[in-house]
Amino acid sequence: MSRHQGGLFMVYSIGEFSKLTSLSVDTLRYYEKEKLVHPDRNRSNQRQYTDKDKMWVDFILRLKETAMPIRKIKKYARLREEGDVTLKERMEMLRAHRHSMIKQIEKFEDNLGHLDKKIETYEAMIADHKQ
Amino acid sequence: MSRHQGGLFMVYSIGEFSKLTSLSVDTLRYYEKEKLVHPDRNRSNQRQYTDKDKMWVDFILRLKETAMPIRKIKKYARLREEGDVTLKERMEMLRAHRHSMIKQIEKFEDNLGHLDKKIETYEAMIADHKQ
DNA sequence: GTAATGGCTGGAGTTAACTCCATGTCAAGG
DNA sequence: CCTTGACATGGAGTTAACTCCAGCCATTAC
Repeated sequence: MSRHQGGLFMVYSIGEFSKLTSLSVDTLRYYEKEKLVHPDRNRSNQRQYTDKDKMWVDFILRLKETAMPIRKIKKYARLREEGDVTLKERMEMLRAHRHSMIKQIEKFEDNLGHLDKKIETYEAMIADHKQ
Repeated sequence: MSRHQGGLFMVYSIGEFSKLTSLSVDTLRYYEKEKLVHPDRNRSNQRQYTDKDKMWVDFILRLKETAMPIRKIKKYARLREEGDVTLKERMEMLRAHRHSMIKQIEKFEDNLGHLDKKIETYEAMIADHKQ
């Protein structure tokens, strides 16, 4: 059970955090092994996730959704651990990612256009078939 | 070497087709094993790809680029083999895919917005650090 | 005729990102 | 005290989509 329920410093067990993030406990442990997250442990050696972890995981998931491989997210996480000296480098990564996202959106839109044309062709073919 | 060079009925060996599509020969053979493409064979049992195959592969690559798994592309390919009776079903698939593409674009744009905010925050932090 | 080139097959190996499992610990409830 | 449930660890297994390899055949170049 989490301590300080509803208080300022929420702490979650891995099971609770799993529900909160919609990630399986196995995935959460995997992310820890990959050094993406670093939850504290309680006196029984159980993981304690915080609201900060929640925000960080949300960010990770956004990166994942936009096709950033774990390998790169890991690099970002490592820089983050190193503190403010890596601010510039991290921003460079974000800028680069922004650029690739825009490329991806463009590509999607292009493909959407082609798909729409194809669907129209299909509609015509089906109409022809009907009569 | 391809026959009818520059003519109406271009035929490509797997090596030529590999360059044409930017897919490795191994990938092309893999796609055949997965029944995505069905090139003819010449008397020496070598694959002969045509311009029609090129158009079909281009379409496959568009589907892949928009995150359709090979499994589904395979289903579409199978329907395609079955001829005009499956027109409607194929169009349903395309429509469904269209819908998921739009969802993906929206998600990307949402994430892009968040990323932009984050980048702004970083810029502010770096500016603070500088002085 | 021999060597180089490109293609063929079946099957093993790879990578990413999980997912599952056996075994063990710990705290709380009855 | 004993059971139950959540959690811990190390390591094996899974899936997708290739990628690589060994051993063999056919065509072309000298």
